Amino acid sequence: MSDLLATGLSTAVQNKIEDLVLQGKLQGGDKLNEVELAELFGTSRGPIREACKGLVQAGLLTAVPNRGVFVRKMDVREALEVYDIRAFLDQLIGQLAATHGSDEQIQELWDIHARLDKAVRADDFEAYYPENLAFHEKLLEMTGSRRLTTMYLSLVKELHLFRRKGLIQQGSMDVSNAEHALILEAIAHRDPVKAGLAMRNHVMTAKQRLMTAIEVQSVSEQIAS
Amino acid sequence: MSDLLATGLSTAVQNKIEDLVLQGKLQGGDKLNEVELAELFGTSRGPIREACKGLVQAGLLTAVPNRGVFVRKMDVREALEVYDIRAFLDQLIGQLAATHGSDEQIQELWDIHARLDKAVRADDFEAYYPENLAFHEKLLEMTGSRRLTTMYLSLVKELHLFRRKGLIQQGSMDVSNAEHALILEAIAHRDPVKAGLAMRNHVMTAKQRLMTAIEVQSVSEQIAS
DNA sequence: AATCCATCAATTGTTGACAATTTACCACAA
DNA sequence: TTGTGGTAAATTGTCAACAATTGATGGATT
Repeated sequence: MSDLLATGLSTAVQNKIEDLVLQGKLQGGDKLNEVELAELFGTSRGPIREACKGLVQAGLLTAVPNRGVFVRKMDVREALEVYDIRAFLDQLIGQLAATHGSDEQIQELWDIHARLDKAVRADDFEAYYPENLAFHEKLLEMTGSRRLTTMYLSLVKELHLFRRKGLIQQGSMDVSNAEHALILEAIAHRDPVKAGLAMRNHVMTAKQRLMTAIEVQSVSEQIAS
Repeated sequence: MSDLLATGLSTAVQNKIEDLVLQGKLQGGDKLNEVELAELFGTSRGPIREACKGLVQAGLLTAVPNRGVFVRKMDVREALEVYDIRAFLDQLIGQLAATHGSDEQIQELWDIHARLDKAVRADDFEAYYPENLAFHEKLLEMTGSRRLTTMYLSLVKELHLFRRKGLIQQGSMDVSNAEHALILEAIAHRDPVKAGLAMRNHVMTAKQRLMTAIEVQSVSEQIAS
């Protein structure tokens, strides 16, 4: 347990369980057994229950009285709902980043963008993925709003619940990074409105990709039946 | 305990403690004693700890390892930060309400607005306050987005942490309800953009009122010293 | 008087045990 | 075969006791 002393045992356990959910090792609808988890982490049930309570509040688990806690099931409708909110928050993030970001931070964005571009040309998704995360985390940092950051990250985590089999979309890196360029230019020009719209557009196209992917999957399932 | 069977003991306790915080009976920085709360609610410390874990995750309490949990202290900077996010979310709420709200719901908004207007003319804040809540809750309902609703309510709860002594602003009911009228008209005309901007403006003026109130308080404190 | 240090009380962290409820299993009857 | 009831196992909910840490008290020393 990494942060045992820093935040206590129950929080460490909470992060561990969260990882299990986010990595998909615990999938939507799965039941969490308290004694199983307890002996897995080498603790008693007390801290496990506290950890679960936190994850329920975070929206990653759902609790049913006298029956236990389950990994939250997210259907298509909810996922799109969350995407809409996320798109809107991203717009705000773009605006704030363009307003409050320092010149150094903007330079760091350019650096990340260069590495992203390199990954695109090499068609290397493994390299693209972490840099893409870094790009968006840097933008969050530039907003200067701690509350906005936690709220946004919470939404992103929730969206991980919607990772269905066969819906991993690792194409369209080129389009994605072209959008990054538009965002970056707007921020560099200190144009909050433009930056916000570019951010919003960036998420909405991702949502569109997801929707068509779902459509394709749904159709192919229909053919199979 | 009202919802004991529905959601379990720890959740009931969590709501009780949340009420204590929201009503200001527990103020920012106050320490929560587990045994005290346990005998207050007639339970053992287990459910108390679980409840606190949930409230920490919700952002109403902060936990310090080996020292306990405290009511979260929110400074001016954080409060304004939250106001900005809330204003933005309200814009989204306005857009969605104008798009997805039913004609019946719009009629209910008119009804609430009429009662608000009556309270304004009678200068009756006690009557205005609950109807104002109802107005905004109806708008939330009209969005059709459960996630947006919980997220928004969570922010509103957080803002309660910033209730300082002498900052209760119960004036400006007339301006506030005039803004309600603008929102309502835009929604009735099914104009999402206009409705969103009216909502955003509604919160921003509230933020402005808060800022000037803080300024006044700060100045008067300086005089007193 | 101020500072340090030892000791003890108070509080949090964790655990194992017990109660209550749900789930699984199996015999039995229709 | 299907459905039903009942009993036992498994699991969650709650509690009280113990361990570990922190905070307070009071005297000794400078």
